[in-house]
Amino acid sequence: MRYSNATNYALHTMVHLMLQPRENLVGVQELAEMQHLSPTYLSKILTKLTKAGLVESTPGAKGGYKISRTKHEISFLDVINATEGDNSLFDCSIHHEGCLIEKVMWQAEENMKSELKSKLLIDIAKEAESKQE
Amino acid sequence: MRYSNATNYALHTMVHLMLQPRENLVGVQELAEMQHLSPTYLSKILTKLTKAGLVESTPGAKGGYKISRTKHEISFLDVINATEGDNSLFDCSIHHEGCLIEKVMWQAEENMKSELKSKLLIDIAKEAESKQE
DNA sequence: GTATTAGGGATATTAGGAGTCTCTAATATC
DNA sequence: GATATTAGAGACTCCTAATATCCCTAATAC
Ligand code: SF4
Ligand code: SF4
Repeated sequence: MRYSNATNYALHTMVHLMLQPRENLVGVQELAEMQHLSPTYLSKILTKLTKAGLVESTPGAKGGYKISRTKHEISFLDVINATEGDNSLFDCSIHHEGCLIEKVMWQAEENMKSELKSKLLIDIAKEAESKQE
Repeated sequence: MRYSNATNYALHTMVHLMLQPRENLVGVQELAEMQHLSPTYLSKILTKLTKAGLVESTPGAKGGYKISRTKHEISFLDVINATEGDNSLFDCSIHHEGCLIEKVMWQAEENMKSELKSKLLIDIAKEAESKQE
């Protein structure tokens, strides 16, 4: 069990967009080069991010992507849910009444997700930026 | 990203073995029937549990499996690690010095695993047993 | 109109999970 | 010792999801 590569790419893309000057549009071309990916592949991921409302896209010449207006509220969990979906890690599909196994597994997953929810991308982006200077 | 079915089967198998009378051996046949699985398939999973030291196997006629002597220390995490391996959920394979993304992801995963480590199978088994009576 | 860009859909390709089959090794029982 | 029973190893098939490419369409700037 592992997070998909797409999640990794999505996180890097989001951080990059976070650090753009106000309203600046970045094309998938540039975002793909930055991560050594094919533009068409990254495009699929960006579409997911767009549908999740994390980025906003502008088609046409001089178009591209910019971070959503909710910039300061976007958490790691938001990005992960956009790429991985938000299904449960453990799902036995039977769901016996009051199952204790599910209870433990779900609580554990909840602990992970609450941590991912509490970490905002903007903070990591700012911190990474200040480190480089 | 989802836990494999094997993990589910492993957990149920472990709980079942936990509730056996002292030193009682249970064959893969019975364990498989209980979960409506093919014995050969479950056998693979049991071998993993054996190698992880969670159960002890006895070959030959009247052989089978019993829970390990460490019965009262076995956590959910032990079982999951036996079936899923203990790799990190997030691994970008580059590992930049002081990477902040990894730091967040690893901390979140740690939160999940520490919960899974704190939950002992024996407690869930006992509780489930008492519920049925 | 033309160049540029996002987005959708179809289609490979690959990797791993899920599951079966067969053979071997160990042990109890007779 | 012969036989039945059981764990365990290995090769194999099957299926699904992730990864990735290609091509076409729609929107926009110029
Ligand atoms: S006991 Fe829980 S985990 Fe097991 S089959 Fe029932 S619902 Fe699923
Ligand atoms: S910044 Fe972190 S997550 Fe990104 S490539 Fe470097 S080590 Fe990996």
